[in-house]
Amino acid sequence: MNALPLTVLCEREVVPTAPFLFDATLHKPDHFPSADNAWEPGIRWQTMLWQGVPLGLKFENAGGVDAPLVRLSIWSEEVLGHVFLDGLLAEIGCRYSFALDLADFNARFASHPRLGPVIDRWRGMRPLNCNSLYEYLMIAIVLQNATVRRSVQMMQALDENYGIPVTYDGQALYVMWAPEDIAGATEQELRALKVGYRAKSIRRVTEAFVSGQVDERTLRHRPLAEQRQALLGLYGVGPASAEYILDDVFHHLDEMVHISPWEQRIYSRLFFDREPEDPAPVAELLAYFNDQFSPYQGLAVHYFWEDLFWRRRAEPVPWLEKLIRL
DNA sequence: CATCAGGGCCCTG
DNA sequence: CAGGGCCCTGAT
Repeated sequence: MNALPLTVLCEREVVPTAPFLFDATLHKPDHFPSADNAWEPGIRWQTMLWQGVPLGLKFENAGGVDAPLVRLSIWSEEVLGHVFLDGLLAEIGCRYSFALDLADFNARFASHPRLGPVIDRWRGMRPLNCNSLYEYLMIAIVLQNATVRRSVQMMQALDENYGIPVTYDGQALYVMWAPEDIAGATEQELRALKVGYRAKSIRRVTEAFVSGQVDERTLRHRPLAEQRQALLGLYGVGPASAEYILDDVFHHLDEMVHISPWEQRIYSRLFFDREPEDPAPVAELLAYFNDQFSPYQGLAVHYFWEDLFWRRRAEPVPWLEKLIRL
């Protein structure tokens, strides 16, 4: 399929709240690689579909932790209007948590025996979700009950069949599809892409968006309990996917009520030095997180998690390799 | 070659 | 509320 060249460039500067750590925020080594983004130190490329318009984004680090500045380049097919750009920049600011104030978190835990040193290493890091709620749901579905490699394959197949291939700034990436783009796909067509029984979830979640049953903008301003209920009401979305979405999409930094078995084994080793064959009970882990890190359980765990996966990038972490199924 | 479990979830009893 | 089944794939 011919890629769509995005040739119109618009440049902006974004000033995140300090402290802001560019690379640890704009790249998450624990996320599976997908064709909608690319990264090298100081630069993240990310495609985006906003109001039906395919875009190529490039974020460049142009500042420091305490005087942050991000140069944002936006490529598109046609010139973008001011109203569109204002809305886009607001959405990007929200998704990338550029306005998140970490002062309280840092002050509370600077002296914490376990979290303090981690914050020292990653001061200014924040969680990242570049995707819409719908896109994140698709990612969550391909994650379920699959090894990383298989998740990558499924997402690649979906991108190639329903996404928009684009080129900009020397990158060849895909823009993820919108619900409408895939609404006509039959379960059989999806199964041909080897997504297995997830075909049904993809169809039913897509239908929930096309029909307007779920609306991200509305849901964003609802209370956590209602968001959770709306997510769990979607076919194919259970507690694990809901947890990720409440943390990452809806930015609940204190949300931490579910730990899946593979994460349980990793946390058990990390926090209690327990072997994978004999992990700490989930209730015990949750009690520990609540006791130690409230009201930032989700954010605190993110710091530990990223610390671990960045360490793994730098050098093998033997016990971890067995616990992450590639 | 067969068997199995995987970065869950739904459905049944 | 515990447990079987589900698509497919790589590991054993």
